[in-house]
Amino acid sequence: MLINKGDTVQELNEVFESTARYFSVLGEPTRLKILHVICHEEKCVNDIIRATGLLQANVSRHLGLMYQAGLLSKRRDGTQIFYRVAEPLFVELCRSISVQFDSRMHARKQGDIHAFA
Amino acid sequence: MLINKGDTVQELNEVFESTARYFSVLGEPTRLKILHVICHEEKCVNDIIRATGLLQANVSRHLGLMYQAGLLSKRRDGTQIFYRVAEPLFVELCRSISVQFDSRMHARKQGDIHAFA
DNA sequence: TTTATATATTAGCAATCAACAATATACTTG
DNA sequence: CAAGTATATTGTTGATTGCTAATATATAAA
Repeated sequence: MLINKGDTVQELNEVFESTARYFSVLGEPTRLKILHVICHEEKCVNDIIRATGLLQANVSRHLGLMYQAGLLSKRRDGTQIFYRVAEPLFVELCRSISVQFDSRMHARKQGDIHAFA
Repeated sequence: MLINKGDTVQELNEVFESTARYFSVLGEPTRLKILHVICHEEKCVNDIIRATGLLQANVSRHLGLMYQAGLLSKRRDGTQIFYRVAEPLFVELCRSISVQFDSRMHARKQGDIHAFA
């Protein structure tokens, strides 16, 4: 709990708000599923739709949300738009937690699930 | 996207669900505020109420939620119940993201805010 | 056992959000 | 420009959840 002298309570609250917003983005299974698909290479929306089996509107909305949050970047090529992870840190966080979950819940199983490895 | 052979789609979905649940717990400013208070030393509920200015019912509910999620552990001493962080990993994640936020948003300022440092 | 303090739980309300369906926009090709 | 494909947006609905107030439980002390 090391707070610098210049920090006001309000600034601290802003940090909590912003940090929570980032975690919230990662707090939906559907978005993790999408992240899982594009965590190593960029994909166009249609690829993601096929890989996940989600409805187009949902994929588009979740991609837009993660893009606005700064997790993803995008690039247009013709009619297709390719998304990729802009902040590897977040994939790293996913990996940390999912690995933690694996080791807790599936400690006895032979192979762990590496969703973001 | 390294998936072991034994992994089924359902197992993967369970990982997404569980991981998202963890992130969701961290995805509320109020809970981060509480975590901030107890991230270095255990505190009783009343301490947390005073430190945060939150209503007692909310503090109790958020503590219970984080406890059930496995983030916190608790210990009774008389009428008081002391909570502490059970999984330092999660505080580490909070630190990672809040530091990242600081460096992005307050890059020009002299002192950063270290909410979980 | 009665009273006081500490903590937990419940009920009601308002706000948020994901899913779905339908529609709109953007780019490409003919 | 018209038609087709890729992606985005909007409106609606149902479910979830945080907040508040009120009530309940648990422990300690008298």
